[in-house]
Amino acid sequence: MPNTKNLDPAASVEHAPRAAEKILNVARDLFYRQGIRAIGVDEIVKTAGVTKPSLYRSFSSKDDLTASYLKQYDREFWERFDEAVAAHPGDPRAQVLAFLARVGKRSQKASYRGCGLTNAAVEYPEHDHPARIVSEENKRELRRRLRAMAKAMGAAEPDMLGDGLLLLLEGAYISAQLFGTGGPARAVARNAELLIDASLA
Amino acid sequence: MPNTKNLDPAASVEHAPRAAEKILNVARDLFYRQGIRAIGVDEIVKTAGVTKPSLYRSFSSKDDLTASYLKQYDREFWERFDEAVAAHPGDPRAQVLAFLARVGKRSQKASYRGCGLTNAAVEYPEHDHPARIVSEENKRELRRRLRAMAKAMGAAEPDMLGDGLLLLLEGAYISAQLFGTGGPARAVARNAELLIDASLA
DNA sequence: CTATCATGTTACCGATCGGTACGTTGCGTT
DNA sequence: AACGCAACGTACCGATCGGTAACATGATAG
Repeated sequence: MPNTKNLDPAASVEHAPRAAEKILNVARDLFYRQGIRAIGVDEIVKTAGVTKPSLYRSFSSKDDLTASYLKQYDREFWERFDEAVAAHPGDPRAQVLAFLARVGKRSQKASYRGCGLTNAAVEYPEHDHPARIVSEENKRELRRRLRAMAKAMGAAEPDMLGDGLLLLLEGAYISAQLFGTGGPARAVARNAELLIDASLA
Repeated sequence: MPNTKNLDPAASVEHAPRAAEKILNVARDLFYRQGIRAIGVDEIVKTAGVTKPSLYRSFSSKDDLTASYLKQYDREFWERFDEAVAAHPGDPRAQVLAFLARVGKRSQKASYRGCGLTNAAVEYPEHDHPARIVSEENKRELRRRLRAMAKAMGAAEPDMLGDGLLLLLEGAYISAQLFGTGGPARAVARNAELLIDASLA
């Protein structure tokens, strides 16, 4: 429920609250770049050019807004993932490598700060926190898919390879923000290639 | 400067403020388990059984206390790293694998929440923040050493392998807290083994 | 024209944030 | 015994936290 107050979704599509959209866009940007705990609701509404009650009419709490941001991030993540998959039909090795190459490329941009879902999980260790629930679900599914793709590649130990690819990916996310341009994240696709080929033998 | 108020280190070793030690121990525990931004100074002093002025007599600010915590974490990190190195003299491959195996093992404990330095860098994106400075320095040195070890192994592309090992390690840190027991972090040493051997060919 | 209702605004809440002024206590020195 | 001084505690600061009550506005439907 990104918007728990919308009782009639069909009607609200037409003239959806302009404020809610602006708020979510601003929150998305600030949360990603500076961290969720670091950003207060005052800064969000100020940047969005709206006021606090506008925020709390569309989102029941800051946690709800946070979860909405992460759910949007989750959707866009799978769009990017599925793009890489669709680009290489029937070739899971190329699919994974295409996705990792794209992450490696994005990781070299100065504005890149890794995966918003991963970062949120670091910020919120409590397992029942709305933000963490979204993140964990995304990562569970990602693990499932990577393992399935490793199996489709014909790996000797598909779960081992799938987990290895996940480790490389998460490592790239984190290294990107630790090292910035020129960091190890650049090497993620090449290392994945080596690991995959070593796992197929 | 973990303790900016200590003007005479030699003398303060003997009868250092009892409160400062308790505070640092408590901060270390709370910061690691719950995150730095999530913990207020009030909670630290309350848990430590002291009062706020005692904290601010030994640490000039919360950021200073945070940096002290991370510097201690950094020291203990290199102790663990050097233990693995010392266990396999002249065998960089075994050194790396021993360290990663240990991380993989620790990652299965419920209380494990990855690397405190990595987590701090996620919490503090600003490059001039005291916490981030300590973290970035640690990671730069770690990258340098892993690349040197990859070179000593005789890797065809030592920087590539060193970065790959760093990606696996950071991925293990993050995956440990994302998935907990049974997560992909368990597979870090085995995947590193495959990657190393593939890089030596 | 007017009643309706979602959206927007002003002004405020108690709680907690990091941080401090100032008085008290306890111990070693002479 | 009286001093000196470092370490400790009480009580407080302004700022900001997430969140809300009450009112204004503006488009739409009858």
